[in-house]
Amino acid sequence: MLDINYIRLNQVEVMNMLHQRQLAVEVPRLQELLDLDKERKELVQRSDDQKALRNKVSKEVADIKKSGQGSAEELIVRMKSVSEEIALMDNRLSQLEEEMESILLALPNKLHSSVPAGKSAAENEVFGEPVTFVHNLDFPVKNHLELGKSLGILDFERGAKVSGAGFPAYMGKGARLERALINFMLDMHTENHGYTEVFPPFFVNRESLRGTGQWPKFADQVYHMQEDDLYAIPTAEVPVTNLHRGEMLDNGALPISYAAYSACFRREAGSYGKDTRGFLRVHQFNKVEMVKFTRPEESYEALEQIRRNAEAILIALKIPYRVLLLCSGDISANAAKCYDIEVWSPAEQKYLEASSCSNFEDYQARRANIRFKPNGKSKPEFVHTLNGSGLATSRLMVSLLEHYQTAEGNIRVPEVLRHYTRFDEITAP
RNA sequence: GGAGGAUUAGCCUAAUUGGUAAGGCAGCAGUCUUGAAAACUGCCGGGUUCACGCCCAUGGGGGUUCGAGUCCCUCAUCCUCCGCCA
Repeated sequence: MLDINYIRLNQVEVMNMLHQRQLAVEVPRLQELLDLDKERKELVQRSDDQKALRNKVSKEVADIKKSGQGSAEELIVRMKSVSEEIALMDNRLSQLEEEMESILLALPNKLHSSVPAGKSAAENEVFGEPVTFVHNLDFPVKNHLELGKSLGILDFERGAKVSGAGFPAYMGKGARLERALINFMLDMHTENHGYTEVFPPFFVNRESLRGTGQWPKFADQVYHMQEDDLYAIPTAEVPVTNLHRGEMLDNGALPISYAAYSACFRREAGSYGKDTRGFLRVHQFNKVEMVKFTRPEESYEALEQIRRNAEAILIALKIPYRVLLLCSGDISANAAKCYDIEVWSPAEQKYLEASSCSNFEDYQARRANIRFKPNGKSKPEFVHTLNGSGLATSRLMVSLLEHYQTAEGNIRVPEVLRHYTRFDEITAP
């Protein structure tokens, strides 16, 4: 959420930002917001004046009653009508504030100056050089579906029977490999990168979704448990960031870094037909997420850290990847700056998104009211929040299986995972 | 699911039969000091104002009242107990 004072003072910047994000349709809403803001300010002033009067006269009533001298009847009658007037104005005020909030919640974040201008994903910039590793795939490669089926480690059909399409079951050594990946990533982040491990709740309330910005924008992409009004998390970002919702963080404790495993649930409504085979798009997948809370001046260095921490996983696994700096037309509404990390799929012959690393600046912190007291100041400020996948296992698994397949159709386990799998190879049963 | 108790600012704690939130700690700035501590002064929830000030804020939301931390309803969370269940 943007600060209404910021919007009022920087209307041109906000309008430019909307155009850069290809969201020109929101511009009329911006004007609507400013009109509401103006009406609200005037009404607050009038309501406050009447409240001041009521407070003053109520004190006089108290004095009269205490001293027992004279009658307060007339004052009480007058204040009764003043109170009714105040109630009318305050009703209109809460109406105005509700309308303003619904616009504010839908407005996207500012863009960082380093975000390239662009209309769509086609204009994202490749950041640095693609990183490659030698895998001798000098034979016809199988895709992850064929490998998963022939080795008996992935069962999409039975997963579909149990739940529906997009709910894969991992079997035998496939299940162990998945668990190994998760453990390896968590250990790396906690032992080498300084993150504190969190095992978060998988269902959250609406306040939490609103705090991180999934509500109201992506409400239709989240599974909802109606009976208890809970939502299945689309990413650990939601519960982990909201751990500190409404809190005043200790300045000395910043920056705070959390790494969390969670299952992630996404309805993926409306996205059928595109990249839907196998693991390319699923309703449930596993992910290790990194979340940071920082002082504002430290957040962009923290973003680079998160990106490097995610890359470190791929380097250790020797999986080829590239980093994209998302352009203004493709970056998500909540983020001020975002890197995507994509792994190479030899079977698909294309890159697949496996991580997204974002700086939200104070956009989420303002929604979720997460503050701290800076050194040398007594007034609280909003922290900056960041997160990055480190990483999502589904597409990582696609690339891993495909890169580590042998001519015989077996899978060699990457060196760094053998400690976790306690087997070196997956062979057909 | 049922019964009782609790929730006041970053933390801790007050507030007559309803009369308009008082303190303490921590933190920050300053005075003093060679430096620090101590002591002293100011700041120390949000909004608005050049400022004085004014308004809001006692877990959330309603209600009664001229006036609600206080009375009523409701929801949430925590604690204790009962019931049910893994």
